[in-house]
Amino acid sequence: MNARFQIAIHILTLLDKADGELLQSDYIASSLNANPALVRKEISNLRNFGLIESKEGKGGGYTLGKAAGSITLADVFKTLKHESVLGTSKNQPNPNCPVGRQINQNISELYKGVDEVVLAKLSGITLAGFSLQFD
Amino acid sequence: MNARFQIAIHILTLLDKADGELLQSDYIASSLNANPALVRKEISNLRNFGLIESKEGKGGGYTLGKAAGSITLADVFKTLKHESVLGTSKNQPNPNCPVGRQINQNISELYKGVDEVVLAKLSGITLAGFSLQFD
DNA sequence: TTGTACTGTAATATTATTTATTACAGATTA
DNA sequence: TAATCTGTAATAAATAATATTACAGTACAA
Repeated sequence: MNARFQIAIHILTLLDKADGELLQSDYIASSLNANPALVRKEISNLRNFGLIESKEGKGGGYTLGKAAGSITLADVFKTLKHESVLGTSKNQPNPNCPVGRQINQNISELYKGVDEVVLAKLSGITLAGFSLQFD
Repeated sequence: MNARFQIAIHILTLLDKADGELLQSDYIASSLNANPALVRKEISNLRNFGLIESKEGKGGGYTLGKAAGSITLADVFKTLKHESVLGTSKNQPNPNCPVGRQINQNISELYKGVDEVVLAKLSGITLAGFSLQFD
């Protein structure tokens, strides 16, 4: 993460509001107050998941890859978070300690359970719904 | 975060298993495979929240500050995570853009809702319960 | 067919965050 | 008073996140 989820949602909201009209990375970057190359990179990732379509060359730009009503925030989340929301677990505790030996396994299951409730919550919110909150 | 939640749980589990016997930062550090000073620093934080008690000087060390059955993982989580699990939101989008102007507010509400389900999940798990998973 | 305006992506630099280390003062015990 | 702890600050090192630059490739339009 860190701001990436916010950035992704921001981009997708702009595209939804654009209503099919192509938006350019420069325009999006200025709304985000970020760098166009960064925007294109994020979009590149979102496009790999079918959430955005792009058109190259003069007159090119970006549109949503599918209807805003069929994109959930869980879909967006899954495009970028590949570790638990509770953090990484790449510690290497002492295998000679009973707790150290088993902690990674137990933490991993705990984290999985938490990630599930996060995804469940996010899957109940569509991009269309989120976008509706804006004037 | 990142490994801090795991570290905190690890420490607390050790203390629970110690069953009232004082543990030293050296011992804990060797189970974690980390530095004693780092352990003491984490413990210092947990102690501020009453989860751990410490005794200074020769023969000193650490014990749980209250019964493991009355410590939930939400309590532990609250001692260290002061931003959303979904990330920070310190972007400064363009205030002249309708989306940019409102995104921080809307993201903030979204994140709050997600954090609530995380805390709800964690509050259903006690340290005692977690600790029981270990042989 | 050439100039213009875009995207795509790699390379790199910068900044921020996290983790690790060292050091030592203060506390407590025997 | 020597030994063994904690408490904490200062600093260093490692890692991760973000920003920037650059330019090749693509498409349009005159």
